[in-house]
Amino acid sequence: MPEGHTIHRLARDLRTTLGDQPVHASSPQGRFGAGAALIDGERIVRSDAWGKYLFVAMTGGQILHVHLGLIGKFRPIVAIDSAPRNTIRLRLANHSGGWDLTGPARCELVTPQERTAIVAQLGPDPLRRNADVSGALHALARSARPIGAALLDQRLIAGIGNVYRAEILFVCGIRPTRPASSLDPSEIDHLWSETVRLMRIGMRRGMIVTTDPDEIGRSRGRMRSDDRLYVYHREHCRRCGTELVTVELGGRPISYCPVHQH
DNA sequence: CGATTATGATTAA
DNA sequence: TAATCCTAATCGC
Repeated sequence: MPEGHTIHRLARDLRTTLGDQPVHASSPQGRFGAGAALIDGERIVRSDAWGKYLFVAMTGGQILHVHLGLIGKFRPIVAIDSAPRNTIRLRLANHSGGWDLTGPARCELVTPQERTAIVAQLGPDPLRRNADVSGALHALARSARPIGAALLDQRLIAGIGNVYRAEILFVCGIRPTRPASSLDPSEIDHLWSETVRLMRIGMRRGMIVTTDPDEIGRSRGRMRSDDRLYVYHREHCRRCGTELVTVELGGRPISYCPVHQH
């Protein structure tokens, strides 16, 4: 689940479902018990994301910082009667809604200064308004690293993960193995604009969908999982059926189509 | 029922 | 680069 679109969506959903009412915070698992006690009964004053980092500011001045990592999840509480699992690090709930957090890489309370320090390590976020991109794109254009590795570097651009990097490079027709510095300025611009476009779609839909409906023919009915992506976790190109090439970049696998990406 | 895997990132070596 | 952390669904036996 967790690339930038998930976290932005979550920031909004926490705010809208818990509203302005006091929130009961607890840690059924116990590992965040002390922190939960410090925000228990407070209200959300702001909830936003920077890349994959979530910040929920509470009355009282505490800021809840959550990073889901690879396996973390925030799930809406559906069954009221079910006993909390012993893996729930944090439960946030009031009369209008509730959420259970499991498996986060980070769940902690930070000060405004600490939030600033975290964000200072991150590049521009394609999903934030007025993202200041010129510095990051210039750094990209100078980097000798493979573009596929550079796109995972959160210090350059914050929020892209393993699915989006593969799909964005496909949509832009760029081989992930090319040095970033070999991209011409129009390719860099295209990369950014497609990143913004595709991640906005992901945030709105709550899932990553990069395929063009006209091309795939999925205008009606329920989305089939096979229709959502062009290359990620596939054996064959969704556009032409050619066998994909899989390489490791930035320590993680990425597949590309040798026909459509150069 | 154990092993494997996953849209991530930090730390150690 | 490799090891490590965190959870749960899925898959093979």
